[in-house]
Amino acid sequence: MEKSTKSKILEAATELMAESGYSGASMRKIAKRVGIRESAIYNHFKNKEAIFETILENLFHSAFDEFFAKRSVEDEARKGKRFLKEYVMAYKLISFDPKHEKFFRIILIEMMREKKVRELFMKHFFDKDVKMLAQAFFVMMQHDLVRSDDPKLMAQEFLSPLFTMRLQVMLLRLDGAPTTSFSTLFERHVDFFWQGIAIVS
Amino acid sequence: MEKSTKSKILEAATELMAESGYSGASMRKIAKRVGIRESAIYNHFKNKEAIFETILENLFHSAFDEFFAKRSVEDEARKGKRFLKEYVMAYKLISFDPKHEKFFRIILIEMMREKKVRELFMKHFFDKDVKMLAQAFFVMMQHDLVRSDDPKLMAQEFLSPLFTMRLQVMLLRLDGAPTTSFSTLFERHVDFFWQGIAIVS
DNA sequence: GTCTATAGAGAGATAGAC
DNA sequence: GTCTATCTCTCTATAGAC
Repeated sequence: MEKSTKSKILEAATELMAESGYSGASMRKIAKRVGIRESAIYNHFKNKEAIFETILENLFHSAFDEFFAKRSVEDEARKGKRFLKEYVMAYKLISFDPKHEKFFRIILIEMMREKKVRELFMKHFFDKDVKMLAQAFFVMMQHDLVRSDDPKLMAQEFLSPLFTMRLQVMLLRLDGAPTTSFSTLFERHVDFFWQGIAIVS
Repeated sequence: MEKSTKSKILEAATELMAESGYSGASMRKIAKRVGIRESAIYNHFKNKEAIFETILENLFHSAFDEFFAKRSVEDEARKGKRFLKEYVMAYKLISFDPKHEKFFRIILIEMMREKKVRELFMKHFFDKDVKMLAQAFFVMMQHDLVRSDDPKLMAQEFLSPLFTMRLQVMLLRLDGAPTTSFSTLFERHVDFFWQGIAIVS
């Protein structure tokens, strides 16, 4: 089965937008990359905006969510530090995955332009994970694995370094710079954080 | 003393770029806001890029740096938690300051477009502060105020939540959304973090 | 130092033949 | 469903009069 022209357009548009944003991905360039004329694009999408909308819709269907959807946070959280290690490992994989990196870039570029993208950003890079992590920390507190505190605050504190690492990794890779030092940093984050919250009995 | 046309151009360009980036700030719009013709701009700047360069140069002359340049990190760090409180207070002020917010936005929008801006971003939003904070934590470790660990790691862990808060504040304010909950979050961050690293004797 | 006028490039989009 | 041709708009930048 050949790739449809429609999916080729989406693929080309995604790449171009990840390189230089919505305005940088002109219909001319998209058409050229696919190997058709600009006018032919309009047989598949109403206009440029429609292409972008479709990309956004597909953006968050993969991920992460699946990884944790399968599991019960209630059960997993009882593993304490091991749970955090697994979570961070998944986060790290996504940070270094080329496809997710493209999406991350598009979101970052376009969130300054469109409110809708800003909301997606907040939801998928903060709120969603904070909520899940807060739940996990709550369970850990109940089982006296970690010290008692506001679970949501703890979740934000745990997530923030991961986000800034991901951001820095993405920026360095834009320039083809090495990111090896970040590889161990993800793990060291868990160790550091755990030492600050663990109850040693 | 009247504002020079040149400085008016810079001011207009800064505002427009903070709203919609380099490409969104057209020479037409800049000229219109200043109250002159586009061609007149070229009497003051070689081209559009030169306007942007000038803005970037001025970006980091104010700030923060001044606040801490006056002080000796060596001495200040001995205050332990009080030092962190003061640092975060300064960080918070900047996060809510309209002028710094404009700069922050421009940097965020344009760092995806230009390597030079990416480097400025890394330097001024991470490296510079991490370096200073690492120095401070090192002093605190020497004085047995905080537990022994890698000072640089500790600095990154301390700074990351501040950065993500600043980012979220900026995004919310773009939409005119309330940011009151973040006001206390800055202080709560210090309390939380301190509890994780402090040596109680 | 500002203006008018205009060049020249690139963008998004449509009409109509095949 | 793709093509050629073309419209219209916006952009950066320059030439030359005042």
